[in-house]
Amino acid sequence: MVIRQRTSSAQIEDRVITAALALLEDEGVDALTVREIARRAEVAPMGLYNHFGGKLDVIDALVRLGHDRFAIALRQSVKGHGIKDRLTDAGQAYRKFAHANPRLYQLMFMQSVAGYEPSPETAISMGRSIQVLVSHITLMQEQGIIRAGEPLEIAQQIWSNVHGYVSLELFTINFAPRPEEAYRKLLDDLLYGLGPR
Amino acid sequence: MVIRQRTSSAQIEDRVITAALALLEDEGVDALTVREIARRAEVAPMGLYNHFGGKLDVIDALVRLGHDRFAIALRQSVKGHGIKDRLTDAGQAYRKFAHANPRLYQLMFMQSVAGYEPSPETAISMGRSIQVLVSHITLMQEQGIIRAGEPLEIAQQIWSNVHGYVSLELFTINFAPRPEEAYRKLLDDLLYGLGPR
DNA sequence: TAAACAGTAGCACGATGTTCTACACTTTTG
DNA sequence: CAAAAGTGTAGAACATCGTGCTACTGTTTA
Repeated sequence: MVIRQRTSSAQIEDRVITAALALLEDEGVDALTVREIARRAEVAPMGLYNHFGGKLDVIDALVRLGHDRFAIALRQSVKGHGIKDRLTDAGQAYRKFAHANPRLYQLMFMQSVAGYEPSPETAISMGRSIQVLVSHITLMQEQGIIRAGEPLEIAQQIWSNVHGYVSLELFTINFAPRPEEAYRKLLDDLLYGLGPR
Repeated sequence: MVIRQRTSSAQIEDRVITAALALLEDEGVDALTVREIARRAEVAPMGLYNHFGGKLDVIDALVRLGHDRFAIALRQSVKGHGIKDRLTDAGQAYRKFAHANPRLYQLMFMQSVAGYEPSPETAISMGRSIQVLVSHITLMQEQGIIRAGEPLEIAQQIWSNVHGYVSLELFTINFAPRPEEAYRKLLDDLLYGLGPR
């Protein structure tokens, strides 16, 4: 029994993912077609079926990659600041990620590809990002900066606010004239609203 | 010069919109195809091109209808309550609308149909809903319930929070175990965070 | 009564996701 | 070293999609 070499396969999968990611950011969600991804990856269209389950599987891999990068960005955001600022830092990192990768963000957090649902594996990746937030919240609760309550529930609350702002900002009309400043105020009021009373 | 009778045309347009709306809520956003809409409306597929600009135009009409109903729901929500409760009432009405018409909500507020963008006319319809919120905010500012600041910016802030929660709740994993209660807390903290300090 | 109009049916086109078949190259195996 | 298995490709094919074209039919207008 010899362990099968899959070097070539792994390379192809890499090429497909990389090409799909580039295509996504270049031309948007709607441009993600099997033929075009294959063309860019210099792979036969059938490659997406040999190495993935099909188009939606490639997208799922893209989303998983996005969540992994996202969790890293969230974790790195709090470096060198006080506990008090963790939420604000994370909030800023969240928006920064979305602005740096708008279409990837759209794929990850909005229902933008017909028929796509995250796989369980991908859902776990998403869970890791939430977990970062939860641990910050727990710590801030201990310090008395955030009110008592189920951390997961508070995380959802924060996530809602931030996601709502960013997704409206990116893909719908933004009513506020100064988005940066409006967002800063949003984070400030959010933190204050979650404070002890 | 005789005024052209367009009775029949209006009827067809009505039938198309009604059929599309039913199809949307029955089978979801992805099921909105020209052929199926036409079949349900008992109209030839070409009818969507004679009476509308095509599929995206029908969707735009659907979205406009949604926004009109939405604005009404928002306006009716504050009947018989004090000014203090207006924001909470509107927030509850917002979520109620989304839960009653989840796919329509998806069409209106998420980027869920490939290539679709709201027409200027539809954007105006959307503006009317924002305006309802803005007028509440102004009033609450005068009463000292909400802090000073550009009402439009505050409206965006509220909208973000509520939209974020609802869209995550409907179309992604909801982490909070008791959604109703979590949402009530969200509205409560939101109002408190927006209060005078 | 003739002409303009507004609707239909149905085929056709290009693009899409997906599958199938035939072939080529590499790796494993006897 | 040669046969066999595996792994890739190319290319045609199918169904479905949005959309457009043409020919026909019935109604409304002049």
